Amino acid sequence: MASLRLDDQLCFGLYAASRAVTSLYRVVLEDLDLTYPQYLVMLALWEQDHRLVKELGTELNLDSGTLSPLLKRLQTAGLVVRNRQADDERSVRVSLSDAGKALREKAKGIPDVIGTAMSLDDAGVARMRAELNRLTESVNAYREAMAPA
Amino acid sequence: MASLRLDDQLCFGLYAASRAVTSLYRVVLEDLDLTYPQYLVMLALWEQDHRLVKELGTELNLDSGTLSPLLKRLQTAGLVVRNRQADDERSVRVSLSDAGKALREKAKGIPDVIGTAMSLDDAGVARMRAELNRLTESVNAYREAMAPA
DNA sequence: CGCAACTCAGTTGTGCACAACTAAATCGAG
DNA sequence: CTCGATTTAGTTGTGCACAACTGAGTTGCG
Repeated sequence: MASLRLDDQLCFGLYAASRAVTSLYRVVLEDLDLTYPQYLVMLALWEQDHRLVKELGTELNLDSGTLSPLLKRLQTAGLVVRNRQADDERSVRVSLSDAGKALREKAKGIPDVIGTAMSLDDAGVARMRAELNRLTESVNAYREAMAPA
Repeated sequence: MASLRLDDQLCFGLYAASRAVTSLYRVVLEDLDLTYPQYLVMLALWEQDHRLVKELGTELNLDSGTLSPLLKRLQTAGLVVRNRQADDERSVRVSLSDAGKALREKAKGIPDVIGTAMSLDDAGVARMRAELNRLTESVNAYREAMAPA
């Protein structure tokens, strides 16, 4: 029987940790003129270019309400281009521009900086990642059972 | 040497977990007409009433840019009242209204719902909380060393 | 074939999160 | 005592997140 007082120490811890990490990224990404969500999109595109908006949304768990304006900003910044698909005019394919591809070089050092800041060894990272993924799965399953989409 | 590909699986996992939990709270808090950050403020006030805005900000790690409009909404909803301090006109004390106190009853079941959804035993909760706190500390310390306030 | 159901991207509106700033009140060194 | 530095809450502007909706395009059932 969790109390109103203690309950949130885990949820709040998660919320605090997430904001702390985002805030570190803010400093680190200042150089690249990217926000953290924009960086996530760039990571996805560096890994595999020419993605549909839909695919990016599935991978990052973001809907078009978040992605559309974000992608518009990335396009304005000259990092990506968007093209309606000829074979399915509903879809839009997002591709890296030369500047977008080039930015990858500037991003190379970021993972190590973040890793150092977290001061976790590989095993710690792996364990935490596994626990967070399990938590996300469990919480999402519960929510979907509670409020069916 | 972390790669641009793998790096973010932990940071992204944190980001995804945090959004998943918030999204569960959205469903659970619908009944109380509260958002998750508003619920955190109410939790803080249920624990100790009559707090200064400054104190709430310290406890929740939120600045006045976030708290001021949030508290204004809570006041409009009739859950809190704000009063300038007589002895220090800069400060504002936030107090629960009767409706705000009464809402606590409706919130009583929430911790158990969230606990169940996370499907973690007490030891798991404690361990995760400790790890998240350590992570937050470490990341914040690193960021502050990098970009002194 | 025809059209209703669905899909996809985008828009609108609300509420955080946070940087940068303002204005008023208080403090403290000289 | 005075005036510059600091503290406190609030405002403004930007960018997520997300619900609800729109509109164009596609699909598939009868």
